[in-house]
Amino acid sequence: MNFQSVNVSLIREQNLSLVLQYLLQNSPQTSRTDLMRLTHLSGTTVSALVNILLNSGFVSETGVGESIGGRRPITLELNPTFAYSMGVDIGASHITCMIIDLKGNVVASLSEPFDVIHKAHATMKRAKELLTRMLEIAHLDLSRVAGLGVSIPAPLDGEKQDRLLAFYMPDWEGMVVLDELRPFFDLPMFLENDANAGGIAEKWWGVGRQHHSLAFIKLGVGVGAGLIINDEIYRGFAGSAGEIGHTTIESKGRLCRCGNRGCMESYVGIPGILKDVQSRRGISESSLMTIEDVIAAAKNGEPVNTEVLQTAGRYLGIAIANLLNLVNPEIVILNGYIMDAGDMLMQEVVSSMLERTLPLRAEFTPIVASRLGRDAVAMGAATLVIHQSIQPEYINRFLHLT
Amino acid sequence: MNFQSVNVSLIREQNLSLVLQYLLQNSPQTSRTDLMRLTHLSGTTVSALVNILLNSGFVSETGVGESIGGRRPITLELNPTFAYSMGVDIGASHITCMIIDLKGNVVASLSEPFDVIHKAHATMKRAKELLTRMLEIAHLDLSRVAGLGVSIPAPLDGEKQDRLLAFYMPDWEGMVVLDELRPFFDLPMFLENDANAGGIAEKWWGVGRQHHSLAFIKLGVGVGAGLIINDEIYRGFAGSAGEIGHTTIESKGRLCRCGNRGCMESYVGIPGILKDVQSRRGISESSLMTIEDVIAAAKNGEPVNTEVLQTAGRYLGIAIANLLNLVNPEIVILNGYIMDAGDMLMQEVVSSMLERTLPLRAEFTPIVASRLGRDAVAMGAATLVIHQSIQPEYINRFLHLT
DNA sequence: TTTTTTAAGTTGAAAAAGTAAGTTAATCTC
DNA sequence: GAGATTAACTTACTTTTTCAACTTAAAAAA
Repeated sequence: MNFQSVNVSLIREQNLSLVLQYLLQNSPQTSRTDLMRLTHLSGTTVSALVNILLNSGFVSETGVGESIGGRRPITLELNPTFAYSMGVDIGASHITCMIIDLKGNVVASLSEPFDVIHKAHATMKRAKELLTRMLEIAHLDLSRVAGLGVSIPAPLDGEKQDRLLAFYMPDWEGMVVLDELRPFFDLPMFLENDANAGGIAEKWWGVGRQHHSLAFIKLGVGVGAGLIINDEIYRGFAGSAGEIGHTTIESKGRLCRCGNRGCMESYVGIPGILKDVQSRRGISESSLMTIEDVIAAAKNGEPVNTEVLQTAGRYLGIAIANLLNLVNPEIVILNGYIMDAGDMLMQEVVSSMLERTLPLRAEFTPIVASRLGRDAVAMGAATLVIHQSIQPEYINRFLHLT
Repeated sequence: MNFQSVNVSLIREQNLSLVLQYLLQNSPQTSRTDLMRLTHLSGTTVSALVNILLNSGFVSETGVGESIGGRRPITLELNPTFAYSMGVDIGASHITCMIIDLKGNVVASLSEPFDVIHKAHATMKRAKELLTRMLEIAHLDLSRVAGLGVSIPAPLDGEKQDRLLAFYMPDWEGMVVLDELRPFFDLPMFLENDANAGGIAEKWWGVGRQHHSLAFIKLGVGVGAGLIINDEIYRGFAGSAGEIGHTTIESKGRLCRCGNRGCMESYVGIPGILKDVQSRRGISESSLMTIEDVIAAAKNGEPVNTEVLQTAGRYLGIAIANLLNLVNPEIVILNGYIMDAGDMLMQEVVSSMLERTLPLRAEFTPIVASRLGRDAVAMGAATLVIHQSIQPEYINRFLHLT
């Protein structure tokens, strides 16, 4: 059921949005006739829509294509610098800013470590400074930027989903994140959870391009999934969909930072892995071991490290099997430092997943590594703006038609 | 992203569908002006659409409503007998047929035990006989029936989702279920998984009426969930979404009939519960104990039975917590024989769920018992027809306008 | 060169929604 | 009880947008 009434002018917006989507995807060498075929719209309609896009500067006629027996088609190409989009990835311990164009090219980026968890206001102040500096470096005026996306390392919270769930980050309690940036940037702004942002990035520019539904699993200190269903972020009713880190896979298992037992995150999250290595090798917990150290040593043949990583892989596989049984996405994309472990980890993930989905068709779901790596989340934050801008409701504003 | 182009006549169909939905929901005492307010359509448009519905016989003007200071409104009421819909619930060990009208009134129903699992063709033959007999009893001609929905106790399978996944029911391997009925009923037919059908029924006629997303968990020999998201059945990419029974909650737990360990179903499904009672009370496994016996004894104060049911409840609560963390529906609806246990079970389910969703907003999700009980699935199968018929694509045919 | 094929653009009709003004009906006010 | 007010609904006309058929244009094939 769709509780939305439709009026005449919405038709144009919907179809304009549709043409735009095809141009953004198949960009080079698209002719009007190609668009007719792709959209199943009439020639009249396509010509009218293309004229609008030509006038607004969104596309240009760049030449003629190959003939297939008749008049050669005029090729249309989208102008990737028609608009830029800005994103900030607020991580647990870093801030990463990025500007991308309409083809997903990274125009500029800036990143630095920051104690995000314990300093809410300082984080946002620093983010503002980094964004401003990045705009200067890129020689871009704010008027060329379509909007700003911000990702945060926690589920969204509040009636308006305008703050973060501060359970693990008490200093962020009650802060309306975007309000900290609004005085400095007169732009449409979007707030999103980091895993959801990563999911959108892989859908637009990464391994998810060909798929309409996917799960993007971000493995870090915490573990969360971004679910893309029907090409849109799926947030669930209260915004907590995709919280795979706190799904139970061992009902009386180890204690998790959330206070419960047997959460997947307590086995697969970075602190869990470090603790396992430390306890199994008799190293003191206070030693400054990093996940990179653990993986490097494993690759150099340290058997205990390898075993710990493989165990984590098996637990991750169970959680993914549960995800496939419940949500059944087209593809699962894994992202995070731990992915540097490569096949050692992946083989365990896949075999453990296969065991637990055998009678179901979910077993054919590919599990792959992220293509965008550490850029994924910041890129996704920026992509939120583009994603929104080409929706029928916003398209006239985006093309400066209003 | 919506890859659907829009043409002019689709507007009418969309808006007609919208008006129909409101009439089906708010049925008694709806005036044209009410519809204007509800749909945000203009008076002209609403009047035109209402005239179409009056001419087709779908609604009637039944009288006048209360004045609020001016002319009294003409009340429109949908004619519930404009069309009927037929459903068959093929269970694991029963066949239930049902005819409902457009208000969800049960016009006729027939049910009998049947060894469905081991006899595929015989089941469908018997279903055909029951449906024919039910039509006779109800004195209904096939021309008054809008379609036939069929539910099966397994996930759908095949490219066209036209058969069932025969892992637990080998006799059904390869059978295209609806093809067995097509020669006898010249009707639009729909095949659906039982839990999905139950979900649709609760959404339309039960406790899910006010909600746009819900999870309907069917607890029987197997345990499966039907997910309704944005008022539509969510099937996932390969049709295996909602397979909550085979999600792992104990990575090295008991063996499940699917061959894996620690599936929720092995603790909460009827065979698991019976085996627990038998082993804890030293009764032989071959004794003919039913789940009804177990519940009745528990209610009469048998502590072992109560404990077993409570343990099942705790496991169910964990699986529900996982579902809330991953899918985050608005409400969870429980259905099945085991629900007769009442509060004894529900309290454990809820407290175990709460423990595991505490830091997340999912904790506020209500968990309630099904309102439709054993009728839910057959009713849902029938409702599939209505659900489809009022979609914009089919609405003209439904109103006999083509 | 002529014919065929493909691409792009144009014209007129049709569908549907909206606006504005008008009609009908019931209730309130003086 | 006559006129004013409010509500519900209808009618005539305008706007938007699409589609179908046709025209123009360019290239390839015969």
